[in-house]
Amino acid sequence: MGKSEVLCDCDVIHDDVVAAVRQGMPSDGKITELAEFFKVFGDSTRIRILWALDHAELCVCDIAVLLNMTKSAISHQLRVLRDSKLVKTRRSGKVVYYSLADHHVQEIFEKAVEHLEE
Amino acid sequence: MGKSEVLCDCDVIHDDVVAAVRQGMPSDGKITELAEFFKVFGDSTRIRILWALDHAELCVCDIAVLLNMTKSAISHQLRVLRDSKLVKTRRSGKVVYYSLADHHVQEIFEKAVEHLEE
DNA sequence: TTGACAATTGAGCACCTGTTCAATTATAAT
DNA sequence: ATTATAATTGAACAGGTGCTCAATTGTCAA
Repeated sequence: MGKSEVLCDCDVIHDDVVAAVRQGMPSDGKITELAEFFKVFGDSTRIRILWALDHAELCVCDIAVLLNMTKSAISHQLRVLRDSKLVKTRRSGKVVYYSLADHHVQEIFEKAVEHLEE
Repeated sequence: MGKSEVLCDCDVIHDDVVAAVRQGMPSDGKITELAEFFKVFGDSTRIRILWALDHAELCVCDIAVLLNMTKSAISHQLRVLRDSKLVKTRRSGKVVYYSLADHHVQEIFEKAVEHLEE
């Protein structure tokens, strides 16, 4: 049964199919990138922030009031969103304004909503 | 300054904008659903499984060999994918075959890849 | 019925995540 | 310079996540 038995305690049913799938498998780096990207969306606070910024440019305090959370909590989350290049900032005096940096966000939301509505 | 000061220690800059954004905000339930959905994609093992199943129908052992992981670990992850209705099963004797249950998966992957390639 | 094997499950554990709280930085006004 | 305010940061803590290991279920063959 080949080297399959080294990795798995059972007789592999489809060595050929597995080999074919493995052939076109994306690199570990690409997979990790994808997972990291989706991880950012996997939190309701960040979803809310992204949704809000998709509708208006807002400062940290605006978002805190909107979501009824502390500025600190919001700021921590905004750092995550900044790190993943999903939002961009504009400073005006003491106030920092946030807005969406990526037009794919809306499209990704749409696909997810489509899935959930089935 | 209104009720903003109750929720935030600073002078809110845009009470009107915040009110407008709040107006169209999705329900908590909808937001949670969205976050839960993306959480499923936020793990490299699950991404790999979904990617594999997007290319072929596979049994648990196939996937274990493909990803070089234990059947137990794979089975745990498949349960998560089953719970979120992303994969479906077909039993043939002792073997359980998994395949994608949702055609949006591929589209969502594409949007994510587009974002990452900018 | 017994034995073998694919798959699932539950407990346990190490690691990660999101929030709070306190302290700090950056900018503007006095 | 000093004060005030918007925002950021770091440490710490509770809760969640993914894997391992052992035990169990479901199905088939002898």
